[in-house]
Amino acid sequence: MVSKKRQDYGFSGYRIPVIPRAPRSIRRRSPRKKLVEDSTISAFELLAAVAGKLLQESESSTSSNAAEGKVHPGFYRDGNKTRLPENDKALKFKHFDQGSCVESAFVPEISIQDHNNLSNGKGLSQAENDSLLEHTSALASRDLPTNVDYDMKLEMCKDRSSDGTFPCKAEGRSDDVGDIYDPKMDDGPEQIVDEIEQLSLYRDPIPGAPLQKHRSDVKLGIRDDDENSFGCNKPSTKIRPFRLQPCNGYHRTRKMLTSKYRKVAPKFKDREFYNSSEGMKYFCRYRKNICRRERCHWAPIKKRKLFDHSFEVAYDQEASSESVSNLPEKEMKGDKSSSATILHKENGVSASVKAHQKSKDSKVKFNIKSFGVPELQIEVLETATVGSLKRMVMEAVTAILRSGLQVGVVLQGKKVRDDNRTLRQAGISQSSNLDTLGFALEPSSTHVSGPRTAKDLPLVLQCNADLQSSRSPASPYFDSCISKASLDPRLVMKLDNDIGSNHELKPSPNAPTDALKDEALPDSKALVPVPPTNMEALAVVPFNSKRKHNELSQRRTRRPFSVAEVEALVEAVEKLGTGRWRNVKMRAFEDADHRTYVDLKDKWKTLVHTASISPQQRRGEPVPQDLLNRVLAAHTYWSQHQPKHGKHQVEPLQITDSPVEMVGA
DNA sequence: GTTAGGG
DNA sequence: CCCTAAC
Repeated sequence: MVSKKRQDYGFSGYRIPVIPRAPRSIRRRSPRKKLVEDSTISAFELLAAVAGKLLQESESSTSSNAAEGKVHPGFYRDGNKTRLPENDKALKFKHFDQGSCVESAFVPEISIQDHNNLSNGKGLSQAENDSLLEHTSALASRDLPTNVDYDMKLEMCKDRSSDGTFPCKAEGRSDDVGDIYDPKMDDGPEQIVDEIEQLSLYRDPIPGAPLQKHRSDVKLGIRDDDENSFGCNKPSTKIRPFRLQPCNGYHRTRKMLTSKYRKVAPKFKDREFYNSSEGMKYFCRYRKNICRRERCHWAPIKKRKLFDHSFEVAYDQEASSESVSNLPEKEMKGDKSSSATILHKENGVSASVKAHQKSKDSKVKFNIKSFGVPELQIEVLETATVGSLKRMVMEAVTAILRSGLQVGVVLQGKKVRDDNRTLRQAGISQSSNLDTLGFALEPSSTHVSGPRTAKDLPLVLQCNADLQSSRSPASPYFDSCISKASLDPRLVMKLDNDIGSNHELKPSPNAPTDALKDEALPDSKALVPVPPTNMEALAVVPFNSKRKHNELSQRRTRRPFSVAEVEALVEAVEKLGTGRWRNVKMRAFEDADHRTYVDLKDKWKTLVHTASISPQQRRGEPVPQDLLNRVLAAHTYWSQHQPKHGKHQVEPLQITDSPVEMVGA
């Protein structure tokens, strides 16, 4: 029999071998490949976000901050530039791509302190440090210069030939690339920057390329000519070990962030950015398919499907236009150069823009120093875990990016909406005052829609949080709780425990789960216990409110069978036999939506196996031996009586004299 | 859509 | 728990 799939390949003459359905199989079997491929938003945007953050940090910081470790020493600090040695010139990023090049070495600031704050002083674990390290390095080593969706040329305002200073050149660094991978080298941002520079060595196809002196002075000719540019231009495999380095922190982060996220936002490209709040610096890792925007259109957000009960995003397209003019004067101040910097917020998007007029012709050059990401409004209970908070932020960011971004132009506080006008017509010309020109990344209105009104905050998300799961070994979230006060005020996360509509947890007064006693719950105002209705209540399962997000859902969370469930299963199988799993399901697990008949079949399989091994070899929650005995007995019985085919079922195995009343039977 | 079995 | 083949 030739399957449909086979016929649909469209190859004439030759039929490729039967390949499992690509989306699911590939997802599982080639996770790393997927890591490389997921992409939607340009690296430029992320770069811009990071750079913007750096800019903000540097502009607001003084040299005194260095002692506090809050700012990369010398990074973006004019007064503390270190001259880059000659032989380090080649270490700069230089990514040539069909004539265009990208030079960049932006690195997000990593504030260990802030992370410590978030974790109640527990500090970053080694794994987290590793993760950060990799994020940072990965950012520099591959994410930024590649796969940019814009054909955009950004001329930085500074004279790049005037000096060769490199603001963050660490001294006495090692040339040993292997150091990069040493997780112990968590020497802070400076070290990381240094590492980035080293990494860049292996990316530079032109060793003698002119030195880029300052990160903010880079000339960006970003093009997406080659969507495989990363792979093609990676001249050395030395990057690869780093990239693929199995990193506990990395995997942990991925586990935490991406099990769902990987599919919620499957199109995000590798990128890092973090929310620019005082209270937290947050890195995210995005991976996406390497594809151009022109080819791979962003999947329109299907809000209900994407976020289901657990996640909502709404954008305000209107309310923020005037915010540009309401900015504090401080933010409107220009910098010392001939150009001006405007930090404005629009639709929750900040952009620090430099525009200047250098050329003599009619061209206008823009120095877009950075973009920000839309502001996040998140509310979270104090009893929520840091892990859940991170996840919520992650999802918020994911939603923003996935929803699509567009560039907005603001001139003198007004949005320039007419795309057809010329720059001159719009008042953007060399002779005009570009000090009031701003760019903004803003949510693409065509993609984001929802029941929310324009009264909403720029970005509001409501998430369910896995409160209990913070204590569950099955959930990789952090335990530490943080105080709301430690969060940036702009981060207001709503944590709706939509238990009422969530069938995942139905606490039973008879068999209350440990999860219900978790300390996280008392403050959960939205938590309304639901009387138990079925076997599900007896199962101690992680409360995973995000189990079914969308069609792209990741593998289901593991939900070990409780003893009660096992008993119900055994009972049903005793009566119905093996091979009638649908009936078993209907009989004993009718209301347990999370248990499919395949699950029951699988569980039976494992039960039989468990019963046949020695108790020392068994793992997980111990199943009472008598239950296992019944399993074996039923298994033996039904293997002999073969109930599967005959319509007339064999006399059910009668081991139990008084059958327990089965729910939903 | 179900069932069976490998992974 | 996932995936697939075979019904």
